[in-house]
Amino acid sequence: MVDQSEREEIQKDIELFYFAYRSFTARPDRILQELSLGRVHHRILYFVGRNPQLPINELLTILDISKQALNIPLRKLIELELINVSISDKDGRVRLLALTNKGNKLEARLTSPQLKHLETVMAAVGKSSVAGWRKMMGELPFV
Amino acid sequence: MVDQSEREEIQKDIELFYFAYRSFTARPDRILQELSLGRVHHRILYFVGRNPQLPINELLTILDISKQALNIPLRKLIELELINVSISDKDGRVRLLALTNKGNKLEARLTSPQLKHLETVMAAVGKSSVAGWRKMMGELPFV
DNA sequence: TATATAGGTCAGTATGATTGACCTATCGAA
DNA sequence: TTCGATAGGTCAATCATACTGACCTATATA
Repeated sequence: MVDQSEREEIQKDIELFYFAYRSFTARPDRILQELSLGRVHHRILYFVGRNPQLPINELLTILDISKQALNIPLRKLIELELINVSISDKDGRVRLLALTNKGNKLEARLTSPQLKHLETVMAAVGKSSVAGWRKMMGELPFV
Repeated sequence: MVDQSEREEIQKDIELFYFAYRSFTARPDRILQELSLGRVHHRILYFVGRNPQLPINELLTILDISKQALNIPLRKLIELELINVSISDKDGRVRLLALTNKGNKLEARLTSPQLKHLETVMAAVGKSSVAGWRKMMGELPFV
């Protein structure tokens, strides 16, 4: 399958992955710290931003955490008027989450360093590398 | 620079990165939990494995954590006889870390699911995608 | 009407990181 | 040889973030 020198290459890829991800999350982490928020808050804002009117249950599934772990950060975001809660008219038990204008702004502020980060790297490495990166990253969760 | 539809693509890449990294760390995390160890323990074992006779100071720099945060997990690994400490003969202040045989075995056990994970994905996406992935991952920390 | 589902919340616990402070030992330069 | 810098160790207090278990309300559905 894979010979020894290839395996050594892949050893290095593990490291690559670690450092790449760490550098990728460093910038938003700094902004979050200034606001006394954590990564969970960012993730909530991000996924609610991409999926307006997201049921809480689905958010739990996406984030793969307990409802108790979601409860406090989500409550904070609602208190800060970054997230709006409404009741589904199809099922009165279901609460739907959406970003407020304020929430949208913060989400953009947190996500834009990551966008820029990726844009810069993509410009540096060229289109074909980007295509390869996407293909591989897309496959990883399904192995 | 980057137009709107491209920006939307890159939005999705942020998500891709998150899920890819999460799936990548899930397997060793499960093994670690069985052993009552955490990710820091894994990282220590990994970097000491790749860099035998690693000074503690360098390990701190690589991991980018405080010495107090390193202290307890490292002590545990030494107590478990997974890591061996020796004094540098060039500088009596410097402690050098290396894996014991036992440590080597555990490191391999933790890292091999990640190796296999990458190997499987690499086989699925092909060489040119892998090259692109590597190029992009290698650039990310230097932006 | 009974059960399942969606969600909220409290309590207790564990982990892992932080900062601050203070300690020893060693090195290297004045 | 003395002094400041460096490497490392450790204690304490604190904070953030997760967990499980338990119990609550409200709504949907069979």
